[in-house]
Parts: sequence; C-alpha cells; structure tokens
Amino acid sequence: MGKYTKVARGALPLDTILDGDCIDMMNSLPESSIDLIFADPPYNLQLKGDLHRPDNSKVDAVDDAWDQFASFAAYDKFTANWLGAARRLLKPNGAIWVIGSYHNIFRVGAAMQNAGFWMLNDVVWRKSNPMPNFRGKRLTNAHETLIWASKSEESKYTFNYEALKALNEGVQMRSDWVLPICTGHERLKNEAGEKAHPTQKPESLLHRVIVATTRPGDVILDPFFGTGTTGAVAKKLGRDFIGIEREASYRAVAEKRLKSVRKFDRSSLEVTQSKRAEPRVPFGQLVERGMLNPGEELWSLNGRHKAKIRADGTLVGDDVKGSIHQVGAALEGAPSCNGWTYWCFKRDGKNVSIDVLRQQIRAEMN
Amino acid sequence: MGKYTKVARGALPLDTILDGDCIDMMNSLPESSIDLIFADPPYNLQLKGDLHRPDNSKVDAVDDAWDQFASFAAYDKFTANWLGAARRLLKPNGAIWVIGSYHNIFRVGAAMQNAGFWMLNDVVWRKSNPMPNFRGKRLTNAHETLIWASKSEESKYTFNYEALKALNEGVQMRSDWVLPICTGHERLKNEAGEKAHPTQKPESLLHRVIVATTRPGDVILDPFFGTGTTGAVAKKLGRDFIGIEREASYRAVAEKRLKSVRKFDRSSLEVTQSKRAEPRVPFGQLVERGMLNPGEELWSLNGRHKAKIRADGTLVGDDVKGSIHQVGAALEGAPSCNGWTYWCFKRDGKNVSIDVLRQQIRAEMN
DNA sequence: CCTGAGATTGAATCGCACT
DNA sequence: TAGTGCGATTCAATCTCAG
Repeated sequence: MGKYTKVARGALPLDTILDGDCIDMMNSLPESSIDLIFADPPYNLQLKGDLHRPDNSKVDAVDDAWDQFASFAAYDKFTANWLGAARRLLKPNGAIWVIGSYHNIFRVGAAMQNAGFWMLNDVVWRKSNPMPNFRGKRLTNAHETLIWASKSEESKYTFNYEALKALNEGVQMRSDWVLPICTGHERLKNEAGEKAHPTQKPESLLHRVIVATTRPGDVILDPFFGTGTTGAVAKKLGRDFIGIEREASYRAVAEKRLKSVRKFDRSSLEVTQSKRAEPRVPFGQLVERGMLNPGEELWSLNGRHKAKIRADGTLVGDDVKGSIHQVGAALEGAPSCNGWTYWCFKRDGKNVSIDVLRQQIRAEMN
Repeated sequence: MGKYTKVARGALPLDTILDGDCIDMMNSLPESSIDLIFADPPYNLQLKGDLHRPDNSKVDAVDDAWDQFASFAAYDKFTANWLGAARRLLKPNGAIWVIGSYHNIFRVGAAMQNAGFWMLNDVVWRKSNPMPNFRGKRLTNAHETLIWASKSEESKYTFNYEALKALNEGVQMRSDWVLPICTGHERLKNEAGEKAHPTQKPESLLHRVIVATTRPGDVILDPFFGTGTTGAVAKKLGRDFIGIEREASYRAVAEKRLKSVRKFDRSSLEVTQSKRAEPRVPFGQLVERGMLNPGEELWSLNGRHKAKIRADGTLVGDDVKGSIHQVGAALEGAPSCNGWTYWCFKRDGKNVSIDVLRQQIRAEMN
C-alpha cells in the first residue's frame, strides 16, 4: 500500500454526478482516493477562436501551419492539465483507462507517458458494425484505441486475469476486443428523439474494463461522464462511481438512466479467482499431518528424478537439499520450479501429485 | 501535383541498399522524390530482467543496442529528426506508413502530427499467433499499430480502393488486419541457424500496404530496412525501392534475399486470403452485451438442473463453478458437455436455448 | 511415404509477501 | 528497505523425429 494516508470513503461524493469543469472538480477532490479512472476525452475542441501568439497578437486564420500547431498546443495543454489532476486523485496502486481515435489518442498517449503513467496495454476496440467509409478514399475506420496504464511503474495494479480468461472461454484475453457499437434500445435519446450524446460508449466495453481492472467496492471516476455509461455499469457491478459533467443536458439524461439501474446480486459479482489468492500451505504441514512420511520418496512428474522426504519438510536428492521447489529446480537445471506440481508420491502403485494433498488441506480450511 | 520540380528517376539510387545512418542518408537524397515511405523504427522497449515461459525456457528478448535510448526526450529527438528528413523526401502527394507498439507509437504519432503529416488512418495489425502473456499479469499483446499519413493535408494520396476491396472478398477493407507473424521458411536465418533479425515483418503486411497505397513504378523508401521485407515485396509487385540500413549483417541478408526475388511472384498473396471459419463466440460475451445478466438462472434442457450466471461468464451450480461446458458436464456426471445446446434461459415463461443468442451474434458479424 | 507426439518459438515495458 | 524464497504462469504454428 505504501505510505499514503487513506482517505475515508465518506469524504468522497460517491455515486453522484458533479457539475462543473473536469479539472476544477478533480482538484476539489482529495488526493490518492480513487481506484480507477475511465476517461473518454473530447478531441473536437473548438479552441482556435481564442488563441494568441506568444507576442499576444491574434492568430491569423489564413496561416494554416501556425493555426494547426497552435491548435495542437492548446489540446496538449488541456490534456496535460486533466491528466495531471487525474493522476493526483489516483491511489498509489490505481490505474486509468483512456479511449480515443487517431485524431487524439497519439497526443494523449504521449502525454500520459510524460505525466508518469506506466503503460500496461493498449487495447483495440474492434467494432463489429462500424460506419462504412462512404467516399472510398480511406480504410473503413473500424476501431478505437484504449490505453490502460497504472499510476506509476511501481503500482500493484488490479488485473483479474482468471476472470478475463473465463470471459474468453478459457484462453487468455487478447488486446483486441470485438464488441458492437452502441445502438438500439441502449442508445439514449433526448425528448426530440435524437441521440442524446454523439459518442455514447457501449456498456459491454465498460463491463469488460471494470471486470478486468477493479474489485467490488472500488471507486471509479469518470471525468467526462456524458450520459453515464461508466456509472451505469459500475452500479450494476457493485462498484461506486463519481461522474463529472459540465453539460446540463447530458447530466439530466445520466441521472435518469442511473435511477433505473439495479445492482446485480452480490454472489454473481464474485469472479473466478486466481490461485495466487488461495492460502499458502507449507509443504512441511503434509509431513506433520502424516499425509507423507519422513523417509518416503517423491518422484518427478517426468519420472527422471527422485528425492527423499526429511522430517522438516525438506527434500534430499542427488547432491541437493532444500525445499520441494529448490530441489526440483536444481534437478531440472531450471531457473525455478513449482514443487507442488512437479513432485508425485506412490499410492497403490500409481503416481499421485502432491498438489492433491494441498487441495485436501485447503478444502478443510473452508 | 503542385509547383515542385520533378526529380529525374536516374538521380535516385533505385533498388539498392544504402549503408549508413538513416538521417544522414535521407539528407543526401533529392527532395520531393519519393512516392511512399515505410518505416519500422526502433520501439524503445524497456525490458528489465529475463522472462521465462511456464516450461522454464527463456524468451529471446529484443535487447539489441539499436533499440536502447536514454530517455523519452532522446527518443523524441531521434523521432523528430528522422521524420523531418523523411518528409522532405516525399513528393507533395506522397505518403508514409510507420509501425510501432504501445511503447513508442503514441510518441511517434504525435511527432508525425507536429511535423505536418496528415493522418489518414491508423491501422491495427491483429496477430493471429502472438506470443502469450506468460505471467498472467496483463492482456496478451496481440497487435501492433500502423499509422498511414500523407505529406500534408492537401496531398492527393494514392489509395487503391477497389484493389483492397477485392483483397477482402468484395467488402470494404477495414482498419484492422488479421495477419500471422513472420515464421517458418519466411523467417530468415543466419549462418548459425539463428533468426537473422529480431523483428522481421511478414511479407503479407507489406503486400497489403503496397497494393493499397502505391502504383506500379512508384519509388518506396524504407529508412530502417533490416532484412529487406519492404524491398522484397516492392520488387515482387513491380515497384522500385531504396533501403537504408547501417548494420552490415542485416544488409548482407537483405542483399542475398533480394537477388532471389522475382517480380510478380504470387506467393505473398496466398497468406492474405483468409478462410472464413465460423467465428468462435465466448459465452461471456452474452453477459457483457447484456443479452443475459449476472445473477440470472439457466436451466438444463431436461429441466433437472439450474445454475446462476456470474459477471465473468462462468456459472455456479450445486458445488460447481466453471464454464457452461464444465458445469453442464459436472451436473450430468458426464465427461463432457456442449453447454451451448445444454443450457436454456426463461423468456416469457418459455425455455429458450442460449444457442439462439450465439446465432444472433454470429449473424451480426457477417 | 504418412502420422502423431513432443519440442520450439515469437517486438514483452510479465511477483509478491514476508522478514 | 533490501534481500529471500515460495510458487504461479502459455497460444498458435511450425519443426523434428520416431514409428
């Protein structure tokens, strides 16, 4: 956890939408208080109007090159500012997701690295039903890019590896995600029947992000809340959210949406756990409990090596003594070895993995 | 075309590999003389210790000196320099492709915009056979990103829309390309039988780039030539190339390779023709997409068993957790079970097979 | 010659708790 | 806080070799 003062959850405006500029509002929240940030920043900023040269002369609209550079500079400044405010809010082990397209994601990604975020993956959202390129002058723009980064290189970020592997039918999740765009009933409309927000993200995308990189009860901040997809999925999945949105019309749609969202029942939010989360069992305990006896021999999985058990739970092999892991590694000439899956004992003439005994002990512990 | 003096092709060192630093060599070539640049610059990977596979074999890391930079600032300076030299060489209607990973592509993309290039698409190379994430700490890094940009916003760039549509079985080519990495016979070896270059790109990738954005007779420059994939495909497709490579060992391999290449060789075409297998749909996607909800119950076809859906797409039954297939098999006491045909959900009082939902998704994907 | 089992390999920013 | 030791972790494709 490190040496930071934990912020009481009561000090946070949980499960509400804050009204105001995202940088001001973020600066008003306590530092090191947020587990995850999801950000979908704008890139069609109309910044050209109020731009001035360093000598304070007005920008000449005819000067395209300068105009473009000034526009990039303004966008970069905006990006550095909100990323800085966001990073301050994150707990030491917190993380951030940012989504964008080729218009802005390269500038945003570079700014993230400059701000000290540590990139974990870039993820491609491959749209299964993108808008075609009508003029046939370019490739169909069929994807958007997300960047997943931790607060710093040292962060012990949350990643529910086994849950994502389960979501993907047993093979590890890749960095390219095929998901449909937001359409149909999910696409929110305003009173006039028009779409309420131009770039509403699908809940499926947020579902995967939140299942992958948060735990139930975590606090998720979305500084560009829009119509509240992040909040809706967070609530369904038993996480808390904080939204920031300065457009009243978007806030209104989001408030209404969030009222009708129900949390899934708690047991269904539990997710496939990794073995790392299970309690540690010392091998010596098997000997103490008489499941294996001093003097008994263990055989390697491949049958090529054997070692004898000693009373203190260490093994003795050819010229090697030590733990089940150390002896296994030494005999195989490997940098490391999981002794639990490497060693077998004989029962009724058959080889049985010692891991079976560990599982017995773990089962008793429940 | 604009008001630039055409350079005689005779002034260019066509179909040769120049020996030297890419920036120096580019500065020695005449301006506005190149139709297309393909660049695969160093990625600036920052690898710490060794990485071993679960079977304890060691991963052969990209630890070459040419990939090492002291800081982001040093990398940015290098990037701005070579991009500036490259842009000077392009004809007014010329274009550039740059490939990279999340380690460098955001910095490169921002530098391209700053240099005045005009982004046309970012393209995702989705690897059909990427290296897995061995420690289970992140998503499988299964793609790389290419940026396609013209020299300026005004450029009338080349895009062979119909040719790409034909390559893609009659539908518009998208911005995500599924292609295998370079292995097997295509992967060049040195005398010792080791791979000649740590990051050789597949010819199928260059084939698509060159067919899409050049015409026969165009001049293609590759400032990071390596073992010459760009040159080989250019030659096959009747384009001229100029390579720049400072490592003598790579040049030697490339020279030999290029000697054996014949124009109009169709072999690189074959890889790009992908068979359209029925796409695999993970059950978890039905949950992510809200077709089924966490906490909802599924019933077995025979009505004897039920199980509850969790947020990661696994099921929980009586004392069993796992995939739809695993839980089905366990409840039936069977060695295996096709969960797709075994499980039903309730809609309007009736039992509906979950396979109906899978078919909906598959229909959307076509 | 074919077949199947086993080995090899790929642009990778790939622990963590406890003392 | 730095050092130590447990023990978790892989997918697709190609190549080799035995039978």
